[in-house]
Amino acid sequence: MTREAAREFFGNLGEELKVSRLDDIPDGEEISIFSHGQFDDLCRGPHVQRTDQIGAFKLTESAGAYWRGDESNPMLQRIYGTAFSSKQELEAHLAQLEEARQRDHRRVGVDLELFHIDPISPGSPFYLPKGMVVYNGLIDFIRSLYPKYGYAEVMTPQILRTDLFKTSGHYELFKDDMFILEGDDGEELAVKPMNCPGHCHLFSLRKHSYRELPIRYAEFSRLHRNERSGTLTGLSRVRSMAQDDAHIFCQPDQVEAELDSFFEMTREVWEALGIDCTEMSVATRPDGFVGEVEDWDRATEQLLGAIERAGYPRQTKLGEGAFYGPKVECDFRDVMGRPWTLATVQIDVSMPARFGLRYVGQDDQPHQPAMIHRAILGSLERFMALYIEMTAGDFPFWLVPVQAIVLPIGERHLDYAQRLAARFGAAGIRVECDDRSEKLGFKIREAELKKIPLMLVVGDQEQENKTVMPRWRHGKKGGDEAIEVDALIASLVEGIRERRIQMQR
RNA sequence: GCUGGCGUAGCUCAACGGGUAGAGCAGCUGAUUUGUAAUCAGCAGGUUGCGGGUUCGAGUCCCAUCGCCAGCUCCA
Repeated sequence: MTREAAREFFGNLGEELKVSRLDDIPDGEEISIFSHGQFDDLCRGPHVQRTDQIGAFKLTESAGAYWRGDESNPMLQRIYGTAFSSKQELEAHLAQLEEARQRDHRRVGVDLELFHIDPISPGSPFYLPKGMVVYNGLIDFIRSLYPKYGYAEVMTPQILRTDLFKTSGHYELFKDDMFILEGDDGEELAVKPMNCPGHCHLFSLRKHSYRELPIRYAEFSRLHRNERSGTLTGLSRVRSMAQDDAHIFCQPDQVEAELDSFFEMTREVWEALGIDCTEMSVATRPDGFVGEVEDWDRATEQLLGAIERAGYPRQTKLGEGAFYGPKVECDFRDVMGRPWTLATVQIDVSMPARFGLRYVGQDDQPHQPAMIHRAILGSLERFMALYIEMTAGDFPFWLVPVQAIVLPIGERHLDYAQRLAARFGAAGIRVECDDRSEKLGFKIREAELKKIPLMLVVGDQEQENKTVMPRWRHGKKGGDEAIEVDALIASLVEGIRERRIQMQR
């Protein structure tokens, strides 16, 4: 159908939005109409030829969507459904969705007593003791790599005068999304939504020689952003969070090496956690950017080059960069298939100038440093959300909240069991002892459901021989070979120190 | 923030067209002393998110509000 004919056709039907849609179709592209009964649809197609080709379908969701994705446009009602050629396939699909929901971090977080999210503070998690083990474990891990990669940890204030964010440019763009407080004499303060301005301020405090560069400031402080209520999602999108954040100040010719080092460290972290990224993008210059176009272009090229050297396939997110610079985004998908950015590295073409940052070069002249933002886990909250879903709560031994549980078979083994637990605890192993008067099968079932990787069964034989019968969650089931306690402790400690993912043979 | 859906015990869910809120699991108590994924019995647990309204009577109907879920928008 020609454009004009289509315009008249839908105009007569009163389908004004479809008429408007015609203008979005570029010249030369075919304008196709599909018909079924009384229903005529503008669609690129293809459609099924006959509805009897659909064996089974189910409407799954309905939600609003802005016309052309613009918030200022009217909202349409969007209905989601899924169709299969047979009922069995539909049921299999629905069962798979249900299984995915079982891994949802919001459910697992409650089941494993990791965190709690409460209406008393929407979007701000309460960490329970076990969640805190994971949170701290991740920070400790990243922190342990900082000497190797040359980072220096700092801590900057939670609450600062908004002048700082006016300087950085964040205030103008994000004022409404910041928690603003009033200080003495009407002075305006803000709870910090990010660390970068503070790190720029730190850098500006004194003169720096080129010999000191790169300076890499790392910080794990909590950040607060007043995200719009409809965007909050479990731990994936929160108002209160922490990042394994760092900002690198270096000479312009050191940027490539810093990017390479970022990818090296990121790979080391991902390997230790047993994950890898498949979706890596460069987010390019957005509308309303600051800085010079040539700086943007050079920075974008540098990011593309670094991804290539790191050996990852890359995509482009057109116009999705930060206002201060282009960024690399490493995306992972949740159980619903939604992508979320975890690791990111960004070149800042704006803040060094805004803060008037300088270092003294070899030529004894002042120079403006290059600046890089980077996070590997990203937001710890979001990382935990995604990681819980990737592992279904089955954390690596070094990270899991409860590493081992002692299971005495009968009351007469309680004393030995408790002394055993104390020995494991003294060696730095997170251990519990199930001293309830339940049958062994029951205790094992509970320990399995709590995803405790190692069970230590003790009965007459073990007590007699001063041994334990290990039962590995991912190893052979059913005890067969009791082992000597000190040897087991030594191998566990060794595995924890090396952050081995699989501990059992 | 917007559109739609949903809020019942710690969790998962019941309760006909308005008629005294129930169960399983978890919890507590007792019995049981157990060898690799659920021992038995009893007890306790709710201002049905919060606030109004309609009605003789509201978990159920209406309004408002808070929160959650999905999508949209946004994401420093």
